[in-house]
Amino acid sequence: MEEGLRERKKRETRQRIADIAMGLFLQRGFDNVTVAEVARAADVSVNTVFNYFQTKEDLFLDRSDEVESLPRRVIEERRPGESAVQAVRRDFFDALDTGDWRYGIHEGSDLFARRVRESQSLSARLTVLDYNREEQFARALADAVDADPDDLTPWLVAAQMNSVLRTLTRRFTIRRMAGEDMDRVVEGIRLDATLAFDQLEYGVGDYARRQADTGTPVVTDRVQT
Amino acid sequence: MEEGLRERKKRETRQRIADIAMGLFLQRGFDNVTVAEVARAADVSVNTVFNYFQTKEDLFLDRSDEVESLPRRVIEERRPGESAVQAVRRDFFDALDTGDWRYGIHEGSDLFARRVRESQSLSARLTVLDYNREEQFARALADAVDADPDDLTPWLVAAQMNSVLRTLTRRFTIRRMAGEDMDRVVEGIRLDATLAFDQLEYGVGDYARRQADTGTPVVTDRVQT
DNA sequence: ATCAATTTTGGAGTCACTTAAAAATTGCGT
DNA sequence: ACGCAATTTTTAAGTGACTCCAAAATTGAT
Repeated sequence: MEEGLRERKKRETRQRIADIAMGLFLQRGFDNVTVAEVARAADVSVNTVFNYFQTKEDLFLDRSDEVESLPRRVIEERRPGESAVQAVRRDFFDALDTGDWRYGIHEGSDLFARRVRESQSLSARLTVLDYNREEQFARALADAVDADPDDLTPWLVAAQMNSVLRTLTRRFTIRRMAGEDMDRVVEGIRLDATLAFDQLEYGVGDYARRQADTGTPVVTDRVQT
Repeated sequence: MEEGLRERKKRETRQRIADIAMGLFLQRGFDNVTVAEVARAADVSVNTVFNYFQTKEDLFLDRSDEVESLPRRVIEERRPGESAVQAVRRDFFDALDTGDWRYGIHEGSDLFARRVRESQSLSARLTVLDYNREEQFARALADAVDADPDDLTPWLVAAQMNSVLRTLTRRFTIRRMAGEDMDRVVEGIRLDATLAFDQLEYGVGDYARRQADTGTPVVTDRVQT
């Protein structure tokens, strides 16, 4: 059953609202734009906006479902002989090479990130989004190993993998927002990612062990570069 | 300079508001209680409530600073010869033994958890709180090893340690809310925690490696129990 | 062209939260 | 005990996100 005219118009309206909203948000900041303004700019009523989007934040995160579907895709499409971590590592480096936005690492993501940072509510929403991704990882992993529904391990592995991704992305945006050159930052993230995924595979070991005698911490070469 | 009468009354008022609010929230659910009701029950004006608490959620999370100060305490007080992970592990098991609430694992935390779950805004706030804890871990670790301010490793280790704690706590509340007996759940969490902290130290390895021939995933004994 | 289903709109209301200024309370010096 | 200055509380008015409901407009099929 193909898409009727009614459905097409609905989709178009939704998209138009989201696009116009994003334009305003990026230009003036999330908190400085009211839903009423978005509605006016999109030439619809406020109620129509809320008809398509549950909250104002959803206007900003219209494409977040692509982020949430990432874990399942990566885990399911891992190659023969490839472990979960290896698959994620490969996909991450692939995004780095192609400049894909799926891990929040691409040209122009810094304005986006700045706008998020400015707004408490938006930051909170993004944080929740990250938790959802973790949950998706967990479910995908549980399926992949045919685990019991109440098996702890997939959840642990998911949380740890997601931590690595989140940390790398955050690091990218921080350096980018500090004004560093794109190529330089990407190069830096490449090194960071190698360290991070290694640590994910081999563990944090005895990081920050306090020496018995002196009280000075010993930095082991296990995790530290 | 000791506390004047004025400051004492302020503190008392604040505490009274928080206590009354928490009573109402636990009894009737966070979203079913308005700030106006809290104010009326505490016999103050709405603006007085907002004078002491920035948001409605803060009324529920009055003691959250104790959670946020936990990382620094645990890391700084780690014993001679003890690594970061070992210190956290010990502190976690200690809380388990003494029934302390600092990791959200104690009798009666299930009503609390249920009330959080019911409310989207409250869940979101808790999620942000967890991120703050992660950041505290990172800063404490960075201090502990005298790391560069832009060293990646403390952040990675912090994220992973925090992941473990969050996962264990979530698992506890899920089982508790499912009606399982307290002692039984605590016993289960003890086993879970052992697995989780081991994995944190030694890594997730090649979890969920897909076998070359069959396409069937192999569960390695490295991480899996 | 007509009718039923769907989409959009208008209007009234709730609630969290802000701002500014008046009013009440309190601590302190005399 | 009294009055003054600082602090706290309240009052009042408003903003903005979001909900609910019913009226109006649009659309697809006949």
